[in-house]
Amino acid sequence: MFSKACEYGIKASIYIALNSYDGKRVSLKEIAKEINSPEAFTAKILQDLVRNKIINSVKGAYGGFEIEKHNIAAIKLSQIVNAIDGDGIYHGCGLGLDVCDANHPCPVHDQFITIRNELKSMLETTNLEQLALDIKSGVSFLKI
Amino acid sequence: MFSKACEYGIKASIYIALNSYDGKRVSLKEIAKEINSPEAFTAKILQDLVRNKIINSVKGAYGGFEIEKHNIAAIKLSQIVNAIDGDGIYHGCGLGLDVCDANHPCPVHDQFITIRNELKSMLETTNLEQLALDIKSGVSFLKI
DNA sequence: CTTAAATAGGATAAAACTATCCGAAATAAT
DNA sequence: ATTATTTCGGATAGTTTTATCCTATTTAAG
Repeated sequence: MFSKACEYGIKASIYIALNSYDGKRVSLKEIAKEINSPEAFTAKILQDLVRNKIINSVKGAYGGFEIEKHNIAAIKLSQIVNAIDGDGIYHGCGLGLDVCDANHPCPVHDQFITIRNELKSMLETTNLEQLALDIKSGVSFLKI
Repeated sequence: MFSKACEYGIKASIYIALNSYDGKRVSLKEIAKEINSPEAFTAKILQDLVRNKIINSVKGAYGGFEIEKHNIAAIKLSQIVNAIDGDGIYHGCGLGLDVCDANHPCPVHDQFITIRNELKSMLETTNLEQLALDIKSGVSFLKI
């Protein structure tokens, strides 16, 4: 469904949000360990998220990544997916046609529209706060 | 959502079904042209579908690909996807966790279960006959 | 029998994605 | 100032996916 990069990006964002609530800035090394991802590759993805202003970074000793507390609830899963995988998941045709719309549909157009709309609405209504709180309360997990 | 190979495989299967209704066997060259896919790559995918007994092939002059008429309505999209992309689309975790179930869910487990189940049921209830008839009646299109 | 037309299948190449390495720049603490 | 820590960014490598090429095999027609 999503690329590996996107999976890491979502998990990293959740872990950063989780710690930002406690005013704790987290390092790349800690993030990669806690979400079980390759460090250097995760660094690239975090840089991407920083450029897209979804997370903040602070260089140097005692630096790391953080998200401003008052932003956590406003960050939707859709923004993270969009920053990393682009918006193909919303617009692309299920069978790869260049043009695929109601006037010129691919064979599975209607079926896909339904599922894509649900996926889209799920991504747009799920925010980092919900996800981070579930981790905090032990309801869900970021690894193993 | 699906791999390129799977997109080509679905479109090719529809085109073959469409022609098998008229008792017409179609060649790789014709298929690739009509679904706008790279010929040699499409050949590999068709071989795969033949090995999975989803389509039949006949070698030699006047050979080509076909599907037995009485099978067309019984072939579900899910079989084609499964033959080409495997069943990861059903079982894998949305965030790539090795273990992700009700007892140990990833942060988006519940949200994904819902969407995946709809995708699954869509693939299992959509068959080649429906799709081929829509192409025949000009309701949907296989290219451009 | 020969030829032309097809699929089958192995080898290879190109592109995209995933992952690693290393030096540069920034920053806090000593 | 120096040092240790940390992100940034470019270069490179490995892996998977996508795509191509070429030869062998099969088959119908002439």
